[in-house]
Amino acid sequence: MKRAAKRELKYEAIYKAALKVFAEYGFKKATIEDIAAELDTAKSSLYFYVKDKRELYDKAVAYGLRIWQNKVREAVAAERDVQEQVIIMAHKAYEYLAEDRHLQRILMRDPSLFPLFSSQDPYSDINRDSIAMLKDILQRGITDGRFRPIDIDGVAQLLFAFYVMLIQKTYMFPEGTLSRIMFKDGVDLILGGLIAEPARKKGRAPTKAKPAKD
Amino acid sequence: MKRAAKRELKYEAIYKAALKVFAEYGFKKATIEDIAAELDTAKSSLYFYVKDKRELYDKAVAYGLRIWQNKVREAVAAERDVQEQVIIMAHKAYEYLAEDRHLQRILMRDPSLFPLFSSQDPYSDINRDSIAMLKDILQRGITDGRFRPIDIDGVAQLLFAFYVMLIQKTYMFPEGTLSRIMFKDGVDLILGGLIAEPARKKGRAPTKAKPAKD
DNA sequence: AAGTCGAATTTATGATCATTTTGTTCTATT
DNA sequence: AATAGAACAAAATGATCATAAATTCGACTT
Repeated sequence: MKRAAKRELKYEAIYKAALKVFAEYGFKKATIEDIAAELDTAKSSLYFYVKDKRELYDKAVAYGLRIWQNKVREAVAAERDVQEQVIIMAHKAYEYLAEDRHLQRILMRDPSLFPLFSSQDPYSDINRDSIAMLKDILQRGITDGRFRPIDIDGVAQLLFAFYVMLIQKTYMFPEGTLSRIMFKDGVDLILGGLIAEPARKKGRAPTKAKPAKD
Repeated sequence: MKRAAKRELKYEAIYKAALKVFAEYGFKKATIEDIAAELDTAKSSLYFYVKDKRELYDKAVAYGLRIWQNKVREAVAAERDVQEQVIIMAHKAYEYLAEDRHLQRILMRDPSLFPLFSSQDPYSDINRDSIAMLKDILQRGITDGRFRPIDIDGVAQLLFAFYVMLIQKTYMFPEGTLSRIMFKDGVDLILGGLIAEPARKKGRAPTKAKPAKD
């Protein structure tokens, strides 16, 4: 194996260990020694790879977020129909955190990592890519006449903000199952607002009225 | 003037003074003495009306929120058409804070007063009324066949959460004018998803694509 | 030379306590 | 019922110090 590839693996191992320990104790309580122990190495060795504790945290989280993003990208790439792509993208992105417990726990501990406001987003570069992905889909849907001719930039921002809100509601500040219903209703409503007239009937059936407690 | 009415006025004066001082200094830095000075009275006198500093803060904020809500209620009541009511409600609620600088500043200082998550909402009783107002409109729209038969509870929760998010984006964590565009796009998109087929053409024209920076 | 380690050093953190500010209560007064 | 001044109690603030953790360094290994 090549030097560079080996190095990559080492970094991945470090980030994974860091994610695990930070998930368990949070940034403050987790020590470099905890992470070194997880890797069966001396704490000073970690400083060969990262500048300091903060950088280790930042890079590890970025690594986790990229994996999340790539899963969504793959799922979307496997689908042809734009309308379905919107649905797949929404669902895959939304459901992923249920699988990645470490990342979920880290976000729960530190919601500022995935904030509603891009101006305070430490990973705006990553999320910009996600918004670009969404814009591509919207653009294609409009070009193909499947979606109404909306303001792509504005709507993409809006939908992303909406999505972040639901991620927060579901995983970061969970309060019952209401948010899952809201996600469903939200996808329906927005898809309904997105789709151009002729294709309307293809949309999901609206949810039947159910009593919902707050 | 009656006893009770006079007392009401006194409370209003106290709450207004409190809102002003808390807006200027925040809960921590504002002192009871500051508020007493604003009212030209001794700080000990305030304890005749409220239990302690915290209660004064809570009650004053509740007073401010109720005024906001009533302005919206009045505006909605003045309109007949359900579709217009949705638009009026959204706009009035959204624009109000631009006028009430004190309340805006207090919310900015302390975003937990108007949170995205109802489980941590200190004023859930007030906001429950707002959601009920919205539900009434949706219900009527559906009954009249103007709106699609959606899940009223879920959608009302959703729209309220969506609205709170935009209030936060615009007034509590402002970052340029993007959020106003998002509000416009959001109202359009959701109205589009809400309206039943035949009435579709009455909806607002979609925003034309404009380049938007983040 | 890239990578690891143990010991040494610097930096952050938490506990304690004296001091001062501020919140709250009490009592007299109108 | 309502207000105010003085007295009191509680909480915030800031200084000091002990401890634990972060970071650096030079020697050692592969």
